[in-house]
Amino acid sequence: MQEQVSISTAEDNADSTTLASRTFDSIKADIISGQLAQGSKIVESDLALQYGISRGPLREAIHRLEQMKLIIRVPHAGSRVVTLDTRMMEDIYTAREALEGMAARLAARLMPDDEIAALSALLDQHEAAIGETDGKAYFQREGDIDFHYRIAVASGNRWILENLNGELYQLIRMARHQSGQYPARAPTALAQHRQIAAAIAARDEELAEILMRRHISGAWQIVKQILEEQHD
Amino acid sequence: MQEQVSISTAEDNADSTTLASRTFDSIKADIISGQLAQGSKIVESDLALQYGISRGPLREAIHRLEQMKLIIRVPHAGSRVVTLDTRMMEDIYTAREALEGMAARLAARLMPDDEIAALSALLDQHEAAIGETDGKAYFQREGDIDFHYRIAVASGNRWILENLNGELYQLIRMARHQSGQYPARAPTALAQHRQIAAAIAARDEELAEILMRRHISGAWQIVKQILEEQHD
DNA sequence: CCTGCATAAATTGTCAACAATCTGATTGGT
DNA sequence: ACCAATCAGATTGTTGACAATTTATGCAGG
Repeated sequence: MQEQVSISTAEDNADSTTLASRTFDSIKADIISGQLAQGSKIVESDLALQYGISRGPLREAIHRLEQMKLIIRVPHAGSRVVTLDTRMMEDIYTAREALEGMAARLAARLMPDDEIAALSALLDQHEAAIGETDGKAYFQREGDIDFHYRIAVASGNRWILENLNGELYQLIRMARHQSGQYPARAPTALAQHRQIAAAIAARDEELAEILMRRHISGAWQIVKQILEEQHD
Repeated sequence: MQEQVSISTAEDNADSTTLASRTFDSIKADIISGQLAQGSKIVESDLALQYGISRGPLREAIHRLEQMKLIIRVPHAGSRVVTLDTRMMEDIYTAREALEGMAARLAARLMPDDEIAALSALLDQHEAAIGETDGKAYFQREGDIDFHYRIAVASGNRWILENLNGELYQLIRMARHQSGQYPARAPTALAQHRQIAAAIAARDEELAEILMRRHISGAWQIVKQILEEQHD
């Protein structure tokens, strides 16, 4: 078999150098895609067998997933896949608002002109994609996260980038994949992305931060509503 | 009466339930205090011997320290204690500014009245301490971080709290312990803390965030200056 | 004297067995 | 019938040996 899902997170350590690392990627993908259900118990021996490795590297993978908050572990008792409740998602979106707001500010200060042009081109692509698929593909294909990712990179702040890309985005992806697809607010999102890009191009740090925060805050309101409806 | 420092980290896994966890705490302390020098190589077998445990739990401890960015690890090659350069510290302070700014905003919205009173009392304590020791003790004793910690708690946002307390503060502590003690800007810091506390008491979210950001940004300017002087 | 390759030493990655701890059910008492 | 203590089963924590990989060493050739 071995064909695994491998949805990929932008950086593909598909055949990474170490067993633990590959297993980590596999389990991560399985959690995000929902093949490992939320709240389900993780039994080391079972998973080790399932992935065809020994418990050593598997434990390492689990520990990394714990730090990433995809798994919750209690000493001597075992670990479970995290359960995404409304409270946790709110914390995540709030943290994201603070971090990405700052990232947008820094991007407005530091992003090279050619990258700004590329960012604009990316949005053109998105617009075309929205036209073709009636907007559905925008979030499913994660073009949304793609935009945010570029700004995080442009911020030049490694800490912010690593935390957004390595943790927060993963959890948001997980929520998207599982709580059904999100509504077609693609045109709205695109328009806001354009505003943000414009502020960055104008080197207006203050505005870039404000717009980004408003954008994320608005996204949370939508997500929150969906979560609450589903919880009935 | 328990008065010891112990201010921080809240959870004392002094005699934690698992070997790996205790070792993790030990190594962390050794790195922060400088007993394990920056950039020094970490050899698993050596450390295992030194701490009197086998390589298994030690590896787990190292992995956790890696996630905390106190150690840098490259597959098959080994790990070294992180080297705090100016660039990294700037990233950390910038991220902290974003996160704590948000935390202050949330605290202004959510902090219970009695906790606000306690916060004010804490600042009185600090003022007394400054009077006694001429300000030196303020940063050495980490009363500073204590104040910030309380606000992070009051934010009610677990993600922000865990990242500040579990990662950013640790790195800042490390920088303090090693690059010599910081200057006596204690009175300034205290005054700013009072302003922030007042904004929270007044439930002025906007002001609380702005003041906190200015406070941290100012702190960075001082630290940056010291780092650059030392680097000559 | 320097460069490059082959070999050896050191170090990390992986494995399977053993010990410690927790969970759940069973049994006995009230 | 209900609660508590005890015991068995399952699961995690720990260990030491083995395999794979990298880094250092030394030798031959230019």
